[in-house]
Amino acid sequence: MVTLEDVARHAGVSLATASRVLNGSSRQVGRAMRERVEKAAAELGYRTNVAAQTLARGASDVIGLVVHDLVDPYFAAIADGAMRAADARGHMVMVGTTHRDPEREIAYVSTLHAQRVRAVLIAGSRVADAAVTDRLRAELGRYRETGGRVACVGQDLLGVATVAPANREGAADLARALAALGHTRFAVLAGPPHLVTAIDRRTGFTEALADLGLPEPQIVYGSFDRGGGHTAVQEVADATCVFAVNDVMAVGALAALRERGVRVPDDVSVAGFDDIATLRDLTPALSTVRLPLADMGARAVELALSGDHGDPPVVAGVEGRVVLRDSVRRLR
Amino acid sequence: MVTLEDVARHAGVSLATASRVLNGSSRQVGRAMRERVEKAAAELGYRTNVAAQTLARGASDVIGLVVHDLVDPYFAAIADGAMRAADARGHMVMVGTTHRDPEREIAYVSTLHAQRVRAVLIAGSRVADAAVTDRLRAELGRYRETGGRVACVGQDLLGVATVAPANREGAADLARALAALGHTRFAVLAGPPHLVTAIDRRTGFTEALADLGLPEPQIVYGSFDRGGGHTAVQEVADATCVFAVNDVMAVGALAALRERGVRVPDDVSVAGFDDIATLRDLTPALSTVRLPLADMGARAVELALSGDHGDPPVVAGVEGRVVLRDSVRRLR
DNA sequence: GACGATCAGGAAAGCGATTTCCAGTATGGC
DNA sequence: GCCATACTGGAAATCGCTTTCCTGATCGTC
Repeated sequence: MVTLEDVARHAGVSLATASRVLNGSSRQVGRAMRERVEKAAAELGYRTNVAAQTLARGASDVIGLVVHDLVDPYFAAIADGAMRAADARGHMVMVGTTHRDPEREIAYVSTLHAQRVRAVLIAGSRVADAAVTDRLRAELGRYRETGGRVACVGQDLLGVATVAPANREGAADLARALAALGHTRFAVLAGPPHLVTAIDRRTGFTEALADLGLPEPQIVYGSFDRGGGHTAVQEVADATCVFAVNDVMAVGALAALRERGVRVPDDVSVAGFDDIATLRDLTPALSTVRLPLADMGARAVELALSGDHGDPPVVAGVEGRVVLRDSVRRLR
Repeated sequence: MVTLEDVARHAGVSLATASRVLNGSSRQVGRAMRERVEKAAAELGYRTNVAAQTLARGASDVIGLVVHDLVDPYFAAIADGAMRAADARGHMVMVGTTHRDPEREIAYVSTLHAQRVRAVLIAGSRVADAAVTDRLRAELGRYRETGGRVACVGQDLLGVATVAPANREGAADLARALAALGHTRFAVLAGPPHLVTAIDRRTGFTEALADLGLPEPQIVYGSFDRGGGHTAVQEVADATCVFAVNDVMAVGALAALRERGVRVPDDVSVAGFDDIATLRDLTPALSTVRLPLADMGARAVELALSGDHGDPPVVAGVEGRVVLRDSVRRLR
């Protein structure tokens, strides 16, 4: 294992000089010395020991990212955006996947804290459970006290910088767009009753319908994934249009409808939320609300890294845009 | 920032004892002392400084993972499997995405080496370019010389432990299955001409056809992604069955065919490779060769972590299983 | 009851960088 | 030409933890 000291000795300079040449310092080093050190480092195949560097500097160049599930394209897209942004700033990303277990979320924050990562990004929707949210907040608080930076993608519940998609407004826009097509009898595949993202999308949708003077939609709860959509849609009684609170659920719903021989959009229209790129080739093409997921991940990195420590937490709103495709039809 | 020394002082014990209690050691500590230390740590909110620990121990608990693109569900699935396995062994995962740039792949290995990660996993297909592969191999060699462990998911080209899917055999099996349905005129959307995975799948397919005495298929090269399939399929002249060397390309092909009003499978059959879970709800359902992607990621972790350093590199073969679905039809 | 073996606790030497001083040398203004 | 000023290079302290010895005590055995 080649150390900086080996390099310094080989180049015939001091440790200090070698450090200044190789690992970025504000101090200048004369040209002759610089070249000798660089040559020595190359010859010996020196690699900085980041652990030592982190210890000495008191800060690492790693960013922690906590997501629910990388296989879910929603999180994959956010992670991708975050990693690009991190990379552009010379950071590496450590990822933890919780598979929707809030305890693991807390555990990961703790682990990332121990790693002394520069910032922690938390993506994914919170459950409206005060106790567990409080514990997460406490864990984040301890991390922030020691200089850690935190940003969140999702809801502004943690008291930290947040990239907040306009779930309510997006769902409301979608409701209005669908109503404009002539639909009046709706069903909402609403996901888990206590998941904040799901709640926001459901209420945004239903409130917009109420404002339009339309009848209340049928609400069917279920899980937040494909299976949830698949199961829930089977309980829909009579509706001309089904809104699933995310695209993956909508895909499950489409599959279930197809299995039962219900035609989309002829017999029933279907819409989702997120506009997952991987799902754009479905037939019929899914109507949805587009969220700039990769941008959201990148924004979260910027938010976490920028801003002074005492600043009040920033909330960056992100708008959704309604995209109507073949999965919905005009009525009458 | 609470240090171990603070905890030791607070508990009235030595640094050594505190270390043994809190950060796992083979040595026993008496019950009374242990409890005092644990209490002190809890009261002070102590978090191990992993950088210091890594420096002192000379090894970290982090595993590095290099993939092309997390948004590609193929890599997402592998990453997910790897992360689960890593987690089960108490490791965290640092991810780098290369977006198919071999230079970045090398750069990431270097960075991960600097991080002194316990193991590096490289997923994704290699380009048949000896120069760049040699440089990657050299970089990995330097890492391994200092005790680093490496495993690869894909081809056995790097001289390291490898999880190698049976691309040739899988493609050959698929060719035979399709031929058994009565198809004789094939086209292969072959991806990049120098990508090893693409080459293996293409040749496995064509060789099986040759063995059956069937005419040579039309080969159309292109990129390895959705766009590549979308573009390439438009050059297919006359074939009753199109094989895309991965599912994502097959999806692009399906989209292009649909746009042109070509019906699948009535006018032409389509098959892919990988069996990406996210894509299972396409219509028509895609025929493909199933690879246990998550298992492959997990296997790679095991391979990297197990085995003594002097051992010859293990190659763990992984079989693919042909899955015929609605996207292909029986001819005659 | 003595002796070697076993074991719990502590002092201190690293691990491999960064960074603060300090000293010595060039530079510039007058 | 002289003094204050800037720079460059080096010695050494430091970051927080692990681990090797070392010491003293407890234990079991003959």
